[in-house]
Parts: sequence; C-alpha cells; structure tokens
Amino acid sequence: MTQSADKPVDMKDIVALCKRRGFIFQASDIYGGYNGFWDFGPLGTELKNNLRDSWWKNMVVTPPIGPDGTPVSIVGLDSAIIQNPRVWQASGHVGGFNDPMVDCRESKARYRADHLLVYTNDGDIWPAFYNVEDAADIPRRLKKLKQNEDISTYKIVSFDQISADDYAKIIGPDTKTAGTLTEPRQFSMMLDTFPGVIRDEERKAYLRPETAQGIFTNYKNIIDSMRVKPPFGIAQIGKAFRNEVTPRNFIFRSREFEQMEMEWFCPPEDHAMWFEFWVDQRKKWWESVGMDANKIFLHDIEKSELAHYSARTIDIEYKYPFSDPNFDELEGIAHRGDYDLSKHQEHSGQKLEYFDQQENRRYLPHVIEPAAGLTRGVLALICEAYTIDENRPSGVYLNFHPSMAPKKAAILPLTAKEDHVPIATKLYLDLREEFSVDLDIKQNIGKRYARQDEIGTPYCFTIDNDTISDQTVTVRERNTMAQERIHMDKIAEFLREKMKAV
RNA sequence: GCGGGCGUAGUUCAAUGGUAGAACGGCAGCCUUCCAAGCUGCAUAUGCCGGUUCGAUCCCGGUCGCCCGCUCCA
Repeated sequence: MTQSADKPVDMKDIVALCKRRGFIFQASDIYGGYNGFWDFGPLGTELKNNLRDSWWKNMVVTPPIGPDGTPVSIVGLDSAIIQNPRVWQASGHVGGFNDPMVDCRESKARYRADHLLVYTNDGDIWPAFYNVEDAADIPRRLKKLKQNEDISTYKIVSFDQISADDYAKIIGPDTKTAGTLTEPRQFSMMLDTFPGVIRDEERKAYLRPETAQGIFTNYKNIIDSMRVKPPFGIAQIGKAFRNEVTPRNFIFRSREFEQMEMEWFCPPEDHAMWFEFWVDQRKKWWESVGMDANKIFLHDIEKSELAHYSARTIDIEYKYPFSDPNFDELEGIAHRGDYDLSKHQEHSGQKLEYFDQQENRRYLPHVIEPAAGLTRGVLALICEAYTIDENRPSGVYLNFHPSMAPKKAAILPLTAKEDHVPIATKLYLDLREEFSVDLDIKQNIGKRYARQDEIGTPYCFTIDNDTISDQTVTVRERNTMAQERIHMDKIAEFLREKMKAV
C-alpha cells in the first residue's frame, strides 16, 4: 500500500467526491446554486452529527477533569437564532460592523466612508485623503493637484458628511481625476429578517452571527435554575449566519454555518489558568477525532488583529489543502473578559453580577470562549481523511476515525445467492440497533469494497459459505485491506472496541 | 465588491455554426466463494435568459455558479 503523502491533494477532487458520494451538495443545485450556501447529503449529515455528538459529549455529558482534579461543570443550551435586536446592539455586532464603504471607479480601491477625509474649500476641486501616515504627504499631493498647499485653508470633512451633489468635486486618494468615487454603501455582516407578517423597517431583526450571545443573555437564568456557580460553562451548538464578503473554499467560508461554542465563566483572577486549560483541552479533542497533530497549529493572535471584545485569542488552525503551506482557522479560544456581560448589563439594565456568598463579593465573571466551527470541522475531517492510494481500485479512500465515520461497517453477503443474504440481513438488523451500518447485496464484492472505501467505512463484514457452517465472517479492514475471520457473536464487541480507540 | 480564467451526463474528459461521444460511476439482469472481473441491456449532459443566424452547445450580451489573485473576514 502506498499512501502518497508527497502528492498534493486537490480540493477539486475532494469537492467532486463529496458530491459523488452524498456528503455535501451545492445548495439549490438545480437552480444553478447559491453562493455561500451548501447542503449536507445523507453521509455528510451523519459525519456532522458524529462530530457534533462527540463535542457535546466531551463538553456537557463527560466534561474534562479540571486542574484541581475534579470534573468541571458545563450545562447545555439551545437558544433562538433570532433574538431581540438590542442583543446585537449591545454585543457591538450591529453598530461596529455596519460601516459605509466608498469605492473608487478608477483605482478600484475601497475606503471606509467615515475614514475618508475630504479637504473642502470654496473651489470645486476637493482632494480626499485616506490613512495618511506622513503629514508632509498632504501638501505634496495638493501641490501635484495644483491646489493650495496650505492645509489651514481647507475645512476637513469626512466623506459620509458630504452632500451627494458635491461628489463630482472630489478627487479620490488614489486617482488624479475628480468624480470617481461612488456614494457610500452599507456593508453589513449581519443578515436581516423581518418577523411579523407585515414587512416594516421598524421590525428589522437579525439572524445571529454567533451562538455566544444566546449564552450570555441566558447566563442569569442558568445560574438561577441549574445550581451552577463560577467556574462553570454553558455549551451550545447551532447555526449562525454572516454576510461574508467573499464566500470561498467550499464550505470553509459560507454565509450559513454551524458553531459549537462554550462560554466558560470564571472568577476574574483565574482567567489565565482557564485560558491555558481550554486551549490544551480543545487541541486534544481535535486530535481525538482523528486530526493529525502535525497539521494543527496554535496561532496566538496579535493584539492589533483581535476582535473588539477579545483580550487574547488563540486560534486552533489546520492545514487545509487550500491553506497549504499555511493554516486556516478551525476553532478560536478567546478571552472575552467581562466585555459581553458588562455590555448586556448596561444595555438591558439587568444586574448580571454573580454574588459569591463564601467570599462575600460581587463580580462579573470573566469568560473564556472555545468556539469551534462544526462546518469547518467536517471539512477538516474530510480533508484529513482523504487518502490517495493508487494501489486500490477506488484510487482513494477516506481514512476517518471509526468514531467519526458515517457508516461504521458494511455487511456484505459474498454472493446474492439465497443462503448468504438471510444471514447478512439478520446481522445487519442486529448491528443497526447500536451502529450506523450498511447492508449491500448487489454487485460484485470488489465493487462494494471500493464503494465503502470511498465513503470511509472502516470495516466490512463478509458472509460466505464458511459462515453457514461455523458462524464466522471475514472482517476486511479499510486502511490495510487485510482480512481476518471473526465469529459473528464477537462483531458488536469488536466494533465497540474500535469506536473507542484513538 | 474588483480583475482574470472557466461552465458539455453523477464524475473526468471529447466533439461540432447543421442537432453531442467515451471512460468510470449508476440501474436492471446473468455470472461470480473476496477487491471496481466478464457479458447483455437501460437511463442520464451543452448552467440560465436573451441577441445574431435558415439553424447556436459553439459567436455576442446579460445573469448565475465555480476556480485564482485582490479586498474583506466580530
């Protein structure tokens, strides 16, 4: 068996396989598609559910043991996608990311309207400047444009304050001719909707751009109802929506996607310890679902690039085929401080402080947020599993960890003859009670093995004549194509064992 | 949002201003005691809209989608 580690994997081949074998389809395919949206097919859905369920189990059902040796406390939540719009004003998503942008028709450059400064006077030539680093550049450019070089003779006005009648006078920062700038246009990252049967601007609401805010707004309900106290976590999985400027790279950047977020509320002084703890835990989890540690990179985000709410963020990045030789985000672990709770406290007027009776003090907990992309996780699992092997009929197989594989096993009667099929059917009916399994009767055995390779089924159990006399079947292992015989009574236990192993 | 490239069965490719062909895949049947074998048959495509033309998959325009670069990315 040759695994061509040196041969670069082409995203096109992965996308084609995903369609051909029912993992992921372009949304609205029969209408020509729809940019930024994707549908999960039968196997993609099972794969996504497996990844999702593993996260939920590791967060909510069997959360990790904390640094002090006792299990940490995390509870689950499923909040609405559409919330009171004030939630997004408080969080900063509406105001902060709704910047009007101006385009230059000539230079093709784009500017934020409020940062584009126009030097106005009584004349009809108004030069505009953008992010000028060197103060001497302004008189220099004014001279080139044959304008008064004395800055003090101008009144400086940001572009968004200028009347549309005057646009024709303005010379854009990267051009020499006037009138090339467009009117400011709103670039909103939020997707709007209008609840209520009458469409009314007053009723504008938003599809959530992250699941986190649903957690913050329920923080008090959960403290009061679930007898939890800091440090503790609230976990949520769900769809989120963002108007990405350029959806690209298959499902990596889409406008509708799914997140797995956990907000960890802790006393302010403990944030550094918990930050380290969760970075370590999250990296281990990705490895446990089959990601290659060598393709995982912890990216400590520079201060200047941090989101508005974050004091520190480490991204867990993966070397996707389109990223290579670099990495792209899989999960971000952010220290959000008390930013969100204090904003919601301010905007809602509700007290969100926690009162610690033992220490007799009130505080807003600090929040560590491991926020993983479920959709991106699925993409990473597929990319990781995609293995070229020219020595096998399919030429490729998906090397999923058994716990992630959409189908754990295929039950294959060697022939479609009467005496193999009933045994196979019975085995299938037994196994499907516990595992997602396939029963495939038609066509020759090689073809059926090849199909299972392409969908990443780790084991095939084949019923042949010997099965009739001694109740053993052949186990065919996906990665090695090796075969061994195993008694039918041992199959469930065999699979159970393989699901666990990392 | 800009620039460039591309759009033919499920996939990968062919062909042509005169009505589209293959391989693999799929389905049905036969055969088959372990890796897409063999045989027979079947189905499936010029993204969409418009223009030029006697006739357009081919030429032109628009649109949608994909890829690359830029931009953006809470």
